[in-house]
Amino acid sequence: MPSAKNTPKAEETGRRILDSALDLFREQGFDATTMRDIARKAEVATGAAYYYYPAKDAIVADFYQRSCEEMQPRIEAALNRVKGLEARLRALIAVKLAYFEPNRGVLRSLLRNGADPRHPLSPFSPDTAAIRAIDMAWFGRILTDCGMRIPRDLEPHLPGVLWFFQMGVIFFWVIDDSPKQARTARLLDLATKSVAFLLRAASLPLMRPLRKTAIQLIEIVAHP
Amino acid sequence: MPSAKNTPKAEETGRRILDSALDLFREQGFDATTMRDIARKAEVATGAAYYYYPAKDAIVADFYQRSCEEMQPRIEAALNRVKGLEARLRALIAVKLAYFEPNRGVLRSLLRNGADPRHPLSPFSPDTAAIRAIDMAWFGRILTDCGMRIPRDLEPHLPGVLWFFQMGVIFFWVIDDSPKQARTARLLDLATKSVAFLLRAASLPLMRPLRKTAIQLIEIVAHP
DNA sequence: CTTTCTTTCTGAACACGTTCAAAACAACGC
DNA sequence: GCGTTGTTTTGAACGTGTTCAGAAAGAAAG
Repeated sequence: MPSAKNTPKAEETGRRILDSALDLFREQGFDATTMRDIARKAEVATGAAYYYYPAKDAIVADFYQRSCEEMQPRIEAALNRVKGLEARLRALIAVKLAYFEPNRGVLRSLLRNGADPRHPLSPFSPDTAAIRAIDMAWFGRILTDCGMRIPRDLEPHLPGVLWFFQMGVIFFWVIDDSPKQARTARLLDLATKSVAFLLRAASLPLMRPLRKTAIQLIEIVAHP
Repeated sequence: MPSAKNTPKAEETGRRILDSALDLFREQGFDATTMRDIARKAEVATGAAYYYYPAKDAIVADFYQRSCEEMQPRIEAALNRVKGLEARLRALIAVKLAYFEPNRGVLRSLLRNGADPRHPLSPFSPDTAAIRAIDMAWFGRILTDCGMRIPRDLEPHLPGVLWFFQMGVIFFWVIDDSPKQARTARLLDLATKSVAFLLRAASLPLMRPLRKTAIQLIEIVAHP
């Protein structure tokens, strides 16, 4: 965030640096883009970029932040357009993929550090907790709105589980090199179907022991 | 691999570089360890390390390679010591965790690039295909030896699925900061139980449609 | 206008991974 | 011994992300 840089001139410089960076990330990827490239394109000295962003990673972090904000209305719209748990799940994730589509190259930086929950850019890190919370809230809303009977014991874990599921799809999409990411499309379709099915099955009395085990697993993995 | 460096002197230098590197990785982590540190500790010039290893990553790759080889007899022994699918699954994974225990710090470099199947160090990359194949073969052996009825359609996918499962446990273990990695221990226990249960359930006629869907998902994710 | 203080910007410098031309060494034929 | 050929080792140099002392540009006060 070009933040606490309050004068209009500074605001403009910050924007120019961010835009230059994202342009270059898109064109040639995160790794191939040099801080010197970014500065040159933004017509400032190398060090200036560091006045606005404490590190190269921070530019991507800012991109995440802004993406999250910009996507809110689109998600809202998509959920209004569509009913039912399965369709909404798919719609929500589809909105994200569509939004990120032009920046798939930028997201590849996720692969570099995404698995390390200590790294600032990881979707599991404390640094991204705010974004994560906003995202999870949507899954919570989908669940309460869908009118489906959800077992009491499972309910509090579900937003997190669905968020994690979504994260998996996004990871796969970033990696997916099939034409037009066709494999991701198929995965998204079948996987949301399966999730909806499992959720329906979860409240059957017969499933109680299985559900209890699943909850234990979730608690082991999710608990701090 | 200090390879094709054939004279005894060269062999010795290569070893010294590898050992110095692993010592330092253990002590202060992969990132905090400098190639210059490694060279200094091995009492060679900076460039010498690059005569034996094309990159810093390659040292870790060699470590993987050697680890894999060294673990073969231990795995064999563990599987002879124990019967039944569940116990053997747990035993196999436990052998790996025990073996890697002194080098948890080294494995943290997995987090940095493990999720990117193009990165040489990723367990999903072409570079690690040989190790992966060896590992998967063990799971195949466990499956055929356990005498359990495995559905024909599912069978060819299972070694890969179990290997992926194992990879998940290892990832979790690397991240796990609970005392003595107690959470991983609980996860391993409960998760292997669950896997064994699911595998037993998978051949019930009632489960056929669910199994077919699962196989489709597996094929989407696993296919080149 | 001059002085002082803050914000914005500069470019040289640092440590890192990596490369490379050339030095040192070893092995062999003479 | 000497020269030739191939292996091993060196250390300076490059490009990277990042830091930092201070220059430049504004803004506020006298």
